Amino acid sequence: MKHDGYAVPAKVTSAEVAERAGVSRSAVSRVFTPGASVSKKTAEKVRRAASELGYRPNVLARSLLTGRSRIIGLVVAYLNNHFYPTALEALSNALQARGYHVMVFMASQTAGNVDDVLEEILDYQVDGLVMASVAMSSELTARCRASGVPVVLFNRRQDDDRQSSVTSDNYSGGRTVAEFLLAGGHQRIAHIAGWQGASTALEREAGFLEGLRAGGAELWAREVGDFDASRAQASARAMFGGAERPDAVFVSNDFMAFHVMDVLRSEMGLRVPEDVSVVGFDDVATAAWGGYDLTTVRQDTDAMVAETVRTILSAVEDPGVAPEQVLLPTRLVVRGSARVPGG
Amino acid sequence: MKHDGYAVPAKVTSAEVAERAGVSRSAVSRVFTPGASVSKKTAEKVRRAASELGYRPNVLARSLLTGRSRIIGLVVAYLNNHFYPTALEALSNALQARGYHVMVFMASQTAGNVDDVLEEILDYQVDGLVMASVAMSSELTARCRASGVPVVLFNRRQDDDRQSSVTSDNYSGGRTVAEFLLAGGHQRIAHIAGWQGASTALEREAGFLEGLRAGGAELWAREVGDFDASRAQASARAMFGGAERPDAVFVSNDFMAFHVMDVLRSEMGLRVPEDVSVVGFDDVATAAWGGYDLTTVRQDTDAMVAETVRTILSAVEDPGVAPEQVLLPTRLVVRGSARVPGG
DNA sequence: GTGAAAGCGCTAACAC
DNA sequence: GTGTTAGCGCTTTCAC
Repeated sequence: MKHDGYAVPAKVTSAEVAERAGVSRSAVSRVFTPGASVSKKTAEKVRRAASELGYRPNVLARSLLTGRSRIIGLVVAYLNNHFYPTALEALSNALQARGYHVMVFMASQTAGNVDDVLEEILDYQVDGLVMASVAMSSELTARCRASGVPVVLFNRRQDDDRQSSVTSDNYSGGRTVAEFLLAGGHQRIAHIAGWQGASTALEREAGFLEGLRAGGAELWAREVGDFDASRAQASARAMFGGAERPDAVFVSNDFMAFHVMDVLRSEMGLRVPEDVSVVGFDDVATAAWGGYDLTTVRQDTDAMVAETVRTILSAVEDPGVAPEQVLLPTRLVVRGSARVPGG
Repeated sequence: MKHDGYAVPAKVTSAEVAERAGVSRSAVSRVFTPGASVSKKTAEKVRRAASELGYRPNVLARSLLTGRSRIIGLVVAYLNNHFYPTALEALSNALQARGYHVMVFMASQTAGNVDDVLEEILDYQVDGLVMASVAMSSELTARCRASGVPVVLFNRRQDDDRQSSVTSDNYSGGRTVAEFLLAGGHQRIAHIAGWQGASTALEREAGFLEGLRAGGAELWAREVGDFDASRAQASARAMFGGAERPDAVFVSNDFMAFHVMDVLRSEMGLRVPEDVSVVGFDDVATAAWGGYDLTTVRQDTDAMVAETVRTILSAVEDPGVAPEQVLLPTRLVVRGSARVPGG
């Protein structure tokens, strides 16, 4: 069905601006190229003509010539964990401020696997790639390297030190939780682990176990929640369904911790922290809300994003730069979901 | 600092594939163009050469010629309301499945205003634009129309019926809440409104008021929370700080409702729903969590996204198509945060 | 069905 | 400082 159509505009080209301003297309181009040398008068004429015509340079055409698209691809697996939207927002803002833009690729189950997604990304000639909590096979990593597109892993890392990454110090974060729970006098300390394919999950647990060991304790129970809501709940049921139950549980991220708390309080009739202490990891906004008031390990999202932007852009702008593995400090944020030492 | 650099690869062009396959560049192009006519044999040769060389067509170069970038711009204001990440994920998935990709533009305070953002978007020659909860001045709308890029408003609408939009039926949703609260026997019914520049906020409130009026009641108190966490809390304090207080409050979205509940329970020492009933709007995932168990009006995100994709792509693929204002039904999801009729 | 030629909108040498 | 020329990688008439 046709409507009474408003004129669909011709796109304005630099040639038209050039003609109107009485200069060459190169002159127009130079006016819109930050570092170029143009006389004040020419610039003035061109700007006037451009604004009269509503001209703006076509970024895509420019890309073809310069080989730089000023597009950064962001591959992200799950947005239901609020840690990622927060990061996405910060990332997009930071890149926008530096003249880049973010193209999002979901690597979820529903929309093809990471391999296909990766091909599509490269088709857009992205200047760089941020992989947010996406497992990269070494094969995939190699393919990216082969395509010449710099890749930074966000909140994941790999053994391969040719792969840039930005993570928090998950190990020491986990260790801190152990020390905190031991100091709080807990006797039966349990862990609900994240997805075992994720470096974050493994490191948080490793640090936690080391912390227990150093304090002369050992893990009382363990389940795997895979960073998934229903598996986290299932883990909680399994862990707390027996006659004896933990008096503290470290859950590998906040998202799972919320679901675990729900099961403990609603289904098990337990009080948090009186009957059981719960500690999470991430410090997403919801952790501070009254409904959960979750003691957790804070990841400094802003710092992570800032480092990610720095790392990816330095690789984009200087292809010879060495890969970096950035590790950022975490800190424990004590709230009401866990008994405190001396409390 | 230089590292021991892995060869940065030459980008493979269609010319190279053509040469290796012993055909022309046109032939290569046709093999990668869905509807084109190529002989089986040529196709075979080309595909082999392409895969040996690791060739994939450059989408940007293609765009220059076809005038279609297969990029959809998504402008989004706040990602802290979990309604939007959810929508973003669904939108990205749906578009990905149809061969389009999403470029995200944050229209937050930190990164310039909507005007600037809009220019940047158009520079990328996006095929279409989805504005998620972004207020569009009619001036802005006009500019987009002038640039020939179709725009769909997501979760917002305008009086101008030349502007496509996809929203829920916020009016009837608000009305339903009024009926529900009246049926529950509430006497002093209040409202915490959303940002008054948003159609959603106005329509929810208008429907709510109409529902009260139709039931012979009137609004007992009103504050404006602006869809903002701290202003919502301030509203709650103002509203419940007096000697007499509401026995029910309809909050214009879930995000604010969570913060309101926190204030009521932690600061005011009120029980929900025994002392006061709280109803939200959106039905984000958190509403179902035990910490809030919020009675709310569900927006069908999947349907909204599906309609958005349909609307924008139909406009992209047929520039003559008429604008559409899609209105989707909502339904009340009854949980534990409000006293129920006969309960 | 296939190749040759033209050109999308732009920038980067290169002369002047 | 400015214009001329060439060409980024691709698709698309147009002849054959």
